[in-house]
Amino acid sequence: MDQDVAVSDLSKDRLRAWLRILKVTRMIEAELRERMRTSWDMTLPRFDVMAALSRVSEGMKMSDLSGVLRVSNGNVTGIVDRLVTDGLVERRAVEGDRRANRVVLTPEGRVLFDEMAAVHERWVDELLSPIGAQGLETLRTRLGRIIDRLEETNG
Amino acid sequence: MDQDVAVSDLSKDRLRAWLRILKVTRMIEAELRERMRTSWDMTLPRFDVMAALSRVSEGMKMSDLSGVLRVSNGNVTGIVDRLVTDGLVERRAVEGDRRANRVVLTPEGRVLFDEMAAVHERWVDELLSPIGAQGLETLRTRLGRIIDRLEETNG
DNA sequence: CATAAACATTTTATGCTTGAAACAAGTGCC
DNA sequence: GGCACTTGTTTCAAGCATAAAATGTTTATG
Repeated sequence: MDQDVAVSDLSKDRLRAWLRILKVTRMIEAELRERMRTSWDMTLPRFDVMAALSRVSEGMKMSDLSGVLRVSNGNVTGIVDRLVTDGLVERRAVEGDRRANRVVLTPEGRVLFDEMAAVHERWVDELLSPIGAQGLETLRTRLGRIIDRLEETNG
Repeated sequence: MDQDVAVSDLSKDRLRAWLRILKVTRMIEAELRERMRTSWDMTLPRFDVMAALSRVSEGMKMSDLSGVLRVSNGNVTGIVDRLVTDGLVERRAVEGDRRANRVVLTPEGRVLFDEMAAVHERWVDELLSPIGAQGLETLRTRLGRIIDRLEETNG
C-alpha cells in the first residue's frame, strides 16, 4: 500500500514537473517573441530557420531544415517563402537532383542574423539568470536523459 | 580577462540550456499531441481548456481562461467555439453582467475529460520516467526560480 | 446624469503548424 | 527499359496563435 501511494505520488510529481516545464517554455518564448517583434519585426520560426542556416555555409535542403527544426515539411515551405520575400534567404538549385534545393542565407540575411543572434543570446542569459553554472549542469543532464529516451524510442 | 571568459561561457551555457528545454518541450508536446489525436481526436489546446475548467465547478470567464492558460483572448474564443460545437463545454450567462459568460464543462465534457486526464497523466509519467523523485525536486525549484523572476518582472 | 474610462468578449488580418494528398524526380531491380 | 519504391518538395484544409481594432457593457467621476 505504501508502495502504491509512492508510485501514485511520483506520477503526480511528474505531471506537475511537466506543467512547469511547459509554463517556463511558454513564458520565455512569449518574452523572446515580443522582443524579436518590436526590435526587428522578426518571428521566432524565421529566426530559428536562419539560425539553422547560419551554421552551414553551403546551406541546407528543405527536408534537412524540417528535420533539424522538428517541424513539418509544409511548414518550412511557408517560412522559407517569407524569408525569400524579405531577401534574407535564397533557394539554390542542387546540381544533379532537380527535386531538391539548397536554402542559404543571403549576405543581408547573414548580417541581420549575426546582429540578432548576439542580442538573442544576451536576452536568454538574462531570462535564465536565476540559474547558475551548477543548476545549468544538472538541468542539462536531466533533460538530456529525457531526450535520449525519446529519441531512441521514436528514432 | 578570466572573468570575461567565464561570463561569456555561462551565457553560452544558458543558451544551450534554453535550446534543450525547447527541444524537450517540443518532443513531448509532439508525442502527446499525436496520442491525443489518435486516441480521441482531441487537440492539446482543447484539452488544456477542459483541464482548466475541470478544476472549478462554477466554470470560468473567457478572460480568466486566457489568463490561466496564458494565451490571447481571441484565441480562447475560437477554441471554446469548437468545444461548444462538440458539446463538451457550454457558455452560460453571468447574472448581473451581460458582457461576460461563464464557460462550464457539460456532463459529456466532464466524462470525457476524466477519462483523458487519467491516461494523459500516465503518458506524462512514462515520458518523464528517466527523472526520479530527486531530479523532479531540483527541476521544480530551478524552473520555479525562473518563473518567479519572470512573473515579478512582467506582472 | 452625462460621459469618460475600464472591462469582457469577438472580429479581423496575418502567420505558424499539422497531417494528408499531390506531384515530380531519382533509385533499384527484374 | 519498364515499373515499383523512395525521396524532396509543395499544396491544401483545418486549427492554433498573436496583435490590434471593434462592439457592447459596466463603473467611476465630475
